[in-house]
Amino acid sequence: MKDYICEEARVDKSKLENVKCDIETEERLKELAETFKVLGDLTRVKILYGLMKSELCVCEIMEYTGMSQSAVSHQLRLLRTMRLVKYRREGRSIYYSLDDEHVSVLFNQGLEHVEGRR
Amino acid sequence: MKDYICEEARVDKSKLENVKCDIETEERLKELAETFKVLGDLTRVKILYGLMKSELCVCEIMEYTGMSQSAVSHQLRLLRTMRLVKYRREGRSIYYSLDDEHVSVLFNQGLEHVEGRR
DNA sequence: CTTATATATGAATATATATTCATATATAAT
DNA sequence: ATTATATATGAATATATATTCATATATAAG
Repeated sequence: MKDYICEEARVDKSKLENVKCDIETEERLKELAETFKVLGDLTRVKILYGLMKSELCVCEIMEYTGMSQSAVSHQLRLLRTMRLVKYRREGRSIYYSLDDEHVSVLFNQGLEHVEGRR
Repeated sequence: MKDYICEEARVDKSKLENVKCDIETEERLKELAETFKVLGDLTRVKILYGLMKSELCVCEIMEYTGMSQSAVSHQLRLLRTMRLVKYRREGRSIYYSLDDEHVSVLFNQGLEHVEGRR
């Protein structure tokens, strides 16, 4: 056992110095990870995929995803919090849609990556 | 209480029909969610960010992230499994790097999204 | 104003995930 | 061969997360 760090890193300290990121970058990476985390769930991905095609009210999302009302609402709250979706009220229903086209760009970029590995 | 579905969805069945995705798409969305999930963790994001700048061996990643050897190894395994990183052996050390440029494109796209919300 | 519909939310539970700890493997040095 | 170094991995634990259940809120209808 050893109290790390390996020879390579010991020698080439400047390399690590160069890689290290400042507080501000750290903060951005944190937000980035949070965004990806929200995208990293099948039900939420399905919801977003549906919303890319059309604005949908909550019960339509329930029907589409096959999830319970409560589960859908909880997930939508997460998506709202991360500003991935926005909503408007119409009578008793609340209609959700993608917050901006940035979202679909990111989404499609992800799909391309997945496809690219075949 | 009611045994959903709301009036809107009841009337506009064709809309939902159009949104619904086939088995194949469902499968791709599953992979997409898995990919995003792997990206959705600060320590992994940090690792990838470091690798965008330079190839790094495990102990350099330990030093850079401040995580234990075991924790780093476990996370690297995940990144390997998702084909986000590749590695090569050099003596006792194993050097990790991004698997392809697709990864950094996706990564940077994510960063842009995060920035875009200010 | 009472009732039904559509959605939201807090608490509890079940499940997934990250980290630690102990140990294994693989290379290098002596 | 033996020992040290670098990394990997299984099991256990701690923590986060998704879903359910019960209930709250908000609009609409009667």
